[in-house]
Amino acid sequence: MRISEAAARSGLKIDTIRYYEAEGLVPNVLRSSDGQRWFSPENVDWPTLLYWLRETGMPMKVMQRFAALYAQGDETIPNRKNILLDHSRLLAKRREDLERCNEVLTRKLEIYEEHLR
Amino acid sequence: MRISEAAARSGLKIDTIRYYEAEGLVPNVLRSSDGQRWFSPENVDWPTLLYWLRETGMPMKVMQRFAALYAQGDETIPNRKNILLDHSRLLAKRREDLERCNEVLTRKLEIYEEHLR
DNA sequence: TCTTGACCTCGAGTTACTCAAGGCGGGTAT
DNA sequence: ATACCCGCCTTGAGTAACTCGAGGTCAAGA
Repeated sequence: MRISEAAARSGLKIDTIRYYEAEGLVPNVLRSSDGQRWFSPENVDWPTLLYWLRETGMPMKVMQRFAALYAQGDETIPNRKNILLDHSRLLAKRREDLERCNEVLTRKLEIYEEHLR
Repeated sequence: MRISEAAARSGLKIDTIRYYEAEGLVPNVLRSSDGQRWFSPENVDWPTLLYWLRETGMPMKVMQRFAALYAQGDETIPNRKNILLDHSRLLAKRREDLERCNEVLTRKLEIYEEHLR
């Protein structure tokens, strides 16, 4: 598929996919004779994963390490697994943050309600 | 209290507090005779709120609007309330995102497990 | 008196995009 | 056949939100 469809499916913008590719985050992107990128279906799973990792706060450098490991083949799976497990711990922390922020907001809103009465 | 304590209590870094003040996000910061900032206890609640709003993804511009309303006094409370309610909807969206990312990670980790077996 | 520590300002650097300018090539309308 | 549009391409500049380093002030302790 073309880059526009890859963008639509992954959630990333076209520009962001190109940027990620330039930074080494998207390996194995084929090109047609006139230089246009071509994404195989399996190839579009990757931007989708990147989308979610970014959306939940994984830094570029970690994504780069992850992509580099991926490019090295299956024997790097234990390493990649660890990166994902680390990230899932970050997710837990973020969930707690949302919880706490919600408490702060709720308290603030209560104070506002009192002022409005 | 001094800026270092305000930083420790709010969660923001010293540099970030100064930056936020320059951008109009922290009103009413007093200065001592030699130019050092002085935060009253009520005054430190504000950076703390900013910390949580930022940490959960509120853009600077919205924070600026929020701070400007705050500086205008109590009659802007309904407006401020709406901003916080909007943000709390964003929080809900983020919670869903974390959930979805977790699913993606879990599926990926399962695939890794299969490969390792 | 000298030094240490916490503060100050200003300006440059960083991260992760995001967008605009200018150009190519393929398909469709005249 | 030519004109035009569309989606792609690259490069380089711009933006958001910090983050850091250099260089300077001032008060208090050894």
